Amino acid sequence: MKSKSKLNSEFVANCTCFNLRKATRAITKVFDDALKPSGLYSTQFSLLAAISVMDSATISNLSQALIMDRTTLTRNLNPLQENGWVEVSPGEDRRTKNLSLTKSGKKVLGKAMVPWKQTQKQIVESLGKKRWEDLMGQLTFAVNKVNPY
Amino acid sequence: MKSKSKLNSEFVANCTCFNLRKATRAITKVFDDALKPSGLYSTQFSLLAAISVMDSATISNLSQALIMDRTTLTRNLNPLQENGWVEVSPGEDRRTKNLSLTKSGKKVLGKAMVPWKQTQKQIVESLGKKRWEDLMGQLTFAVNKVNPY
DNA sequence: TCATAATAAGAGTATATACACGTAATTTGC
DNA sequence: GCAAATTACGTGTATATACTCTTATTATGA
Repeated sequence: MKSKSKLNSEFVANCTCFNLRKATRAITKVFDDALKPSGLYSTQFSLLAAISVMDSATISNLSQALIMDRTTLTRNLNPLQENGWVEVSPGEDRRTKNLSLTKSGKKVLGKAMVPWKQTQKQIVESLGKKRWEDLMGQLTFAVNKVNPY
Repeated sequence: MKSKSKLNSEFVANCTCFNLRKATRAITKVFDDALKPSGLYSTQFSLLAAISVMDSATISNLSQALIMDRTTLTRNLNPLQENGWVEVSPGEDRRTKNLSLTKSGKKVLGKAMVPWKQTQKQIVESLGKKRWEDLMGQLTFAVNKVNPY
């Protein structure tokens, strides 16, 4: 049988948070599956890519850019360091630390870019370019509305 | 100083997965803050609300409706059971388990509905009704595109 | 200068998420 | 009727997320 169960009641069906989290689970799975051969999770791919384009990324810097709690970022960096993809060096200020990709980190990021591009393209086409652009715009709008930084 | 760092490079700025996750972090924080006095996380609120509107919710049933891995759902139910909000009873099939809210679960859900409504209203107004409706529609569209069920 | 405030970061704790693997119960097909 | 496939669920393990509390360093101001 296994009918497609629908959730009614406004508290579930209309909840902005629930719908965002649900879509995030679904989309993350698509990217995770595609990136699997590269050895990266989609979250790790984004983190490596963010470090690679930031000039002088510190923990706080990066956490603000990602709208991610600073302690979350620290925790997420652990497996990347253990895999030798990210290097942590002392910053100018003795309180800060500079993050950068190692040669190995650049390599794995480069490898993962291939399936990333495929997946991204597939999703944009699947939604339709206009709908995808609208979605991105609305996400950005929402983030800017609720994020104080 | 703390300049608003922007992330360029298509792999970050355009990534569907990254943008969804970022927005989810931001919005989840808004709901979590609002629901804090109720003692529920927004995820737990959604889960309790989902159980309350499903008739005969089993683990697999619910996990499909939420597009959440079955084992994730099992894990997420643990704190709800420990708090005495969710009751697990044997299903008709001896393999299945029925989930339902306890009296205490209904009470805490009811209490949390007040700040939920406020926050939801605030976010809809903040985005504008049309933009919010578009966003929800696109999330649903995307989920239906990538989700096999 | 020196006490205080602000900033940068880590550790403890707890929840959220899902994959791989394993077990029990039911269904299917011969 | 019974072996094999399917279904429902749990555990081990690992990553993602963020709050609270704490430490070290830098900046401020009287």
